[in-house]
This record gives sequence, structure tokens and C-alpha cells, in this order.
Amino acid sequence: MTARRNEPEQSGTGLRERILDTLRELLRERTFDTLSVAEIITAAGVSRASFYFYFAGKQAVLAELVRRAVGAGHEAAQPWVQAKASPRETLRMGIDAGAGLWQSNAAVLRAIVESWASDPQLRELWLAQMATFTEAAITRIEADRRADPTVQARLDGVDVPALAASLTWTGERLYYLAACGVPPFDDRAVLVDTLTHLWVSALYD
Amino acid sequence: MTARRNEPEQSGTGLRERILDTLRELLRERTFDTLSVAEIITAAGVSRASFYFYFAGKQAVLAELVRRAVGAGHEAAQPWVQAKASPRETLRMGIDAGAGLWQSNAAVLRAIVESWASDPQLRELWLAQMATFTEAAITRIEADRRADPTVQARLDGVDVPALAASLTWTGERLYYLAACGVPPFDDRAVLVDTLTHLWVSALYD
DNA sequence: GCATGACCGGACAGGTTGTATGGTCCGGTC
DNA sequence: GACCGGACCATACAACCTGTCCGGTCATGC
Repeated sequence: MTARRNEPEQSGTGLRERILDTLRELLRERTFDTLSVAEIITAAGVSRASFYFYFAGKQAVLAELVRRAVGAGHEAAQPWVQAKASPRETLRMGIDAGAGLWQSNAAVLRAIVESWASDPQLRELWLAQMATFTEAAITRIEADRRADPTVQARLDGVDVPALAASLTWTGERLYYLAACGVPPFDDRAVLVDTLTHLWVSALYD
Repeated sequence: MTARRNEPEQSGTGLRERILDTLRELLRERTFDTLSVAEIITAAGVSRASFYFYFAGKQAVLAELVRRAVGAGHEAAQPWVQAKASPRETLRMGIDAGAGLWQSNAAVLRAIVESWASDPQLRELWLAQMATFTEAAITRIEADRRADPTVQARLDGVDVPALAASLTWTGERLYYLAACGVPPFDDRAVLVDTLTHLWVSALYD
């Protein structure tokens, strides 16, 4: 009997945004898999029906959050992809930017890393994301290879796409562990140094 | 009314083993998280009560399987840890042995990688496992460092424990992706070559 | 013969998901 | 001012799940 229109407190356009914001907020303290739809809608002040009107399930909400979070990721990687100069420096900066990105969106990214295996939609989304980063890395590596004979020599006989993918996934894992607070990666400096060492030694040294 | 003693078909000592075998078998076709206790006990021909008598839950069964599977892993790594000669070759062989191990136990290892985040027991188990491998790597690296001035120079200023942990986790991830059939890692040769390249370039080149 | 340990079916409380039903409010339109 | 449709809500539901508890059955050993 009480379909009182909610006070327009929340700025957002409507329930959809409110649900997204709520999940992002909840993920700060709880793990994605321990969160039930009931909890989300209670926290969001939204009815069950409305929730399912906007989203197919909690995975769909997470997927949207991930899409938004990772958008910024590509921009972070751009400098290294495009730069003409000093691979090492731009590389290190890119890695540090990645760390920053993960720090800002730790909850959401952690959630998808832990969940992509269990949901086809999330799986496709995350694999595509990683593929994009790998693509960017390949582009840059090939450019360096053509420009610098030393690099050319070092990478002789190496499967560059596979190497690029490996480095991308190594990043994923280490950033994730950092987000989980697993030592020694919880120390950002150590994380960035080590990851940089891996990339540099694999590609340029 | 029908507590007919099961035909002693299954060789095993008892239900416990039967449950373990059954889960390992089921994991070949199904994902751990989609498996319910009901399915496991049906397949094992065991009552619900018996199941909970032997195990606290399906996670506990998985934990036991993992413990057994990983035991062999340490043996696989031993040659590289102890060998006095040619790091590269023993390293490559160790990595290949790891690939073999993952191939034989793909289902179980895949399951734990996908589940350790969601269960404290599994988390501790897996982190401990990784720590053990990291320890072994550190031991060997430090030995090489003392023995070989070139290595000493290359690793100057490098956080060896962190590097060793990174390489360990990189292995975890790539083996896992291979087990999932994600290209290009589904090709064992590519996997081993790439992983070897990463280790060698990070440590010795 | 009888206690005991190993094992069963069945039932239960409490939690989960996704869907369906019917009703309330609002901002328009005629 | 009557009316409509869109946005939204509470509630109920079927179909699972999990862990726990119970009374009953069988084989063995004493």
C-alpha cells in the first residue's frame, strides 16, 4: 500500500545508477560472492522487481561496473603504446598508472578477477579486456623491434604475441594480489619495481 | 528401509575415498562452483549424512584433493632447486614438469584457483602452496647469485623474494589459462617456451 | 544374542534465485 | 477533470541449496 516515491535524494537519473553505486559501495567491505541480491536491493532501497527490470542478475551489475572502470585503463596504457621515446621510462609509468587504476577500483576489479570463471558474460568481458591490453603491448613491442636492432636481436625467435599476453596476465595477477593485500605485493613500490623488471628484462635488456 | 550395504565394488577403504574419487571425476566435466553436495553424493552413492561425517563441506573435499595433487609438485621442482649445473636447462625442465603436473591434475588445480578467494581454508592452503614454491625459487636464485658473478651483477638491487614470488604466480596464472584452454597458452610448447623466457630473462640473461 | 560402529533415507529450517501478480503514484494528454 | 502509461513497490512463489538431526538397518565381534 505504500509505494511512496523515494525522495529524490540520490542525484542519479534513477534506480539503475543507484544500484550500480550501491554495489560499488558494498564491494568495499564485502566480497562479491557473499553478496546476495537481497542485500543489494535493501542497501539500494530498491525493490526486487525493479532490480530485475534493470539487470539480469548481480553479475550484470558487476559487468557494467567493470566496463566503466576499465575504460580508464586504456588511457593509462596509451602513453607507452604511442610514445616514440625511452621505452623503459614510459613502460614504468604505464605500470605505475596501472597500479593507480587498480588502487582506485580495487573492489570492482578484485570482484571480477574472482568471478569471471563462473559466469560466461563476465568471462568474455574479462578475456576481451586482457586481449585488448595484449594487443596494445604487441603493437608497441613490434614498433620497438623495428626501430631498435638490439631489441630485434633479443626477441629473435620469440613468440611476441604469447610473450605480450604473458606479461599482461602477470600484471593482472600481481595487481590482484596487491589488491588482496598479499605480501610482498601490497607494497606498491615493490609491486611496480618487480613488474617493471619483468617487462624490461623480457623485452629490452 | 533399505540400508543395503553397497557392493564392495569400489576398491577403496571406504566412503571417504569414494567421495574424493567422485569429486575428482566430476570436476572433469563440471565446474566446482556449479557442483552441489547433492550431486556429489548421488554420484558417489553416499548418503548426505555420511558425506558430512567425513567432510565439512565440498571445499574440504577439494582441499584434500589439492593437497594430494600438489605433493607431486614439489618433487617436480626439486631438480632445479638442488642441481649444481646449467640453470637454464634444469629450469626449463622444471617448467615443463610443472606443465605436466597441471595437465594431469587440470581439473583439481583449476578448481582451487577459481575457488581459493571464496573460502578461508582454501585460501590459506593455496597461499601456503605458492609460498613454498617461492621459497624454493629464492633458495636456488640465491645460490646461483653467490656462485655466478654475472647473475650477481644482474640481480643487483633487485628484491629477490618479490621477483621469485612474481615468477611463481606468473606460472600459476599461465598454467591455469592453459588448463582453461585460453590461447595461446593452450599450446604446451608455447606455454613452456614463454614461461622459460620470462624466468631466464628475469634471472640470468 | 546383543552391543557397536558404519551407514542409510528422509525430513527440516533457513537461505538463495528469478519470476509473476497486482497495486500505487506521477506526469502528461485530451 | 477523466484517463493513460511508465516507473516503481510489496508480496508471494517454485525451485533449488546447505547443514543438521533423526530413527532405522546391517555386519561384525564378543
